[in-house]
Amino acid sequence: MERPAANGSRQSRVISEMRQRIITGAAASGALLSEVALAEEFGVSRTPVREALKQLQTEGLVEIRPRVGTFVAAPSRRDLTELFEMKELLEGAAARLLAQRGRVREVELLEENVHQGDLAVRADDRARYAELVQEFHDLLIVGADNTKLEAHYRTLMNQLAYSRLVHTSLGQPGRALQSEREHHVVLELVLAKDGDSAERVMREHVRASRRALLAGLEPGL
Amino acid sequence: MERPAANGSRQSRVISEMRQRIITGAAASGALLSEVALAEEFGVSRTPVREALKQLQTEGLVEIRPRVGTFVAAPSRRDLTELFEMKELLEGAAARLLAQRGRVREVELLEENVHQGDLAVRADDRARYAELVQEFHDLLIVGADNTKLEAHYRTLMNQLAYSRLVHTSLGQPGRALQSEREHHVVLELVLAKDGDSAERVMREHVRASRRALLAGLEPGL
DNA sequence: GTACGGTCTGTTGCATACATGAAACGAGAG
DNA sequence: CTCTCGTTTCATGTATGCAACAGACCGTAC
Repeated sequence: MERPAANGSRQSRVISEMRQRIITGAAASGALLSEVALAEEFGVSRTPVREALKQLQTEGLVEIRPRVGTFVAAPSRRDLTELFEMKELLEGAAARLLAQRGRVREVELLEENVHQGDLAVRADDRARYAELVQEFHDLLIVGADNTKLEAHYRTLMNQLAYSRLVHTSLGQPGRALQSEREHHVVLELVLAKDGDSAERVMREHVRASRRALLAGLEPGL
Repeated sequence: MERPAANGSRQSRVISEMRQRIITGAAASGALLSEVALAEEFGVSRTPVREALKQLQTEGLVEIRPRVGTFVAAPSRRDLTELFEMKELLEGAAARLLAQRGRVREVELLEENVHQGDLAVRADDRARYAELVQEFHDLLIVGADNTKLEAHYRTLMNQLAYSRLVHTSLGQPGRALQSEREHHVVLELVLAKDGDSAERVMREHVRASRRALLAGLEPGL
C-alpha cells in the first residue's frame, strides 16, 4: 500500500467519525455496521475498525452480536427511562457540587448563558435557545469539576442522542419559557451556594424536560 | 442495548481474567502489560489481547500510551476523591430508588444481610463482615433496578479496586460497629419508603466510610 | 564529566490470510 | 403449500507478518 501514511492514529479518526455518525443519526438505529464496508469506506483495514467498534460497544452505542454482526444500538423504552433517571441524578449532583465551589469561572459563564437565553426566548429563536440549553447543562457538568462525572455524563448523553432530542422537547408549547425560568432558579441557588436546593430544583428541571420530551415524542412511539 | 455479551469466545476469557487481575492487585499499579507476554500466557495471539486491553482502557483500568505500551492505571489522589464523590452519588440515588420501589426482593435480602451483619460484628469476624458490607452495597445498587446505574457503578468500583479497600476501612477501630449502625438506619428508611432521607443518610454513610478508609491508608492525612 | 548523535531493541499499529460459525437459501419429501 | 435438512454464503474471530515509532544505550567529541 503506497498510501501516503495518514498522520495520527487512523483508529481514533475512525472512532470519532463513527461516533458522530451514530449520535447524529446518520447511521440508523439497528443498522448493521459491516466491518469490511466501513474499512473500505475509511480506507483502512478491518483491524482498526474492529477496535473502534469494540470501544463504541463499551460506550453503549453499538451492540456486537458475536459471529453475527455489529448493530447501531436501539434504546428501548426502558433504556430511555433509565437514561433520564441517570441524567437527573448526575445533573442534580453537578448543581450541588458547583454551588459548593462558589463563584468559579463556569458560574460566570452560566450567568451570561442565562442572559442570552432570556434574549433568545423573547425573540422566539428556538434554534438558538436549543444551543443555549445544551451549553447550560454542559457548563453545569464541567463546573462540577469532577472528570469522572463528566465522562459518565457524556457517555449517557451519547446514548440518549440528546442533541437531537432537545429540539423535540423545546417544541412543546411554552416549554422554552418554562425551561428558561427553571434555569434562572438553578442559577440563583448556585449563586446563593445552596447546594441542597440547587440539586433538588435541578432534578425537577430534568424531570420536567423529560416530560416535555415524551409528550412531543409520544405520537411516534 | 445490553452490557458486554457473555459469550464464550477467547477474548471474553482474556478480558475477565485481566480485569480480575487488575482489580485484585495481582497486576501491580503502573506495571507494563505487554501484548506478546499476555498472548503467550493465555495461549492466544495478540489480536484478542489487544481488543481486551482496548476495552479495559475504556473502562479506565489501563492506560494505553500509543507506540509505547499499556500500563495498569494508577489512580491519583484526585481520582480517588472523584471516585468517592461518584460512589456517594450513585449509592445515595440507589437508596432513594430502592425506597421508592417498596418491599421488593432486594429489600428482604437487605434485612437478612443486616441481621447477619449484626452477628458478624458481635463475633468480631472482620472478614465475614467485609463480605457482608460488599453485599449490602451491591443489593442496594441492584435493588435500584436501573441497569445503567448498575453498569456505571461497577465500572467505578473496579477503578477503585474497592474490594481491596474495604478491608482497610473496616480495620479502623470501631468502624465496623459504626458502619453496621448506619446500615441499620438506611434499611429502616428504605422500609419506611422515605427516599429523601434514605439518600441523605446513605451519602453520609459513604462519606464516613471514605474518611475511615483514608485514615487507614495514610494516618497523616 | 557532560553533551551530543547514532544505533538498536522493544513495543505497538496496521494489513492480510485463514478459520469458524450463523443465518439465509433452496431442493426435495410429505 | 409447508416443513425439513443439507449447502452455500457471508459475516466475524483469530493468527501472523511487516512497518513505524519511542526510548534506552553506548560511543565519541569537547
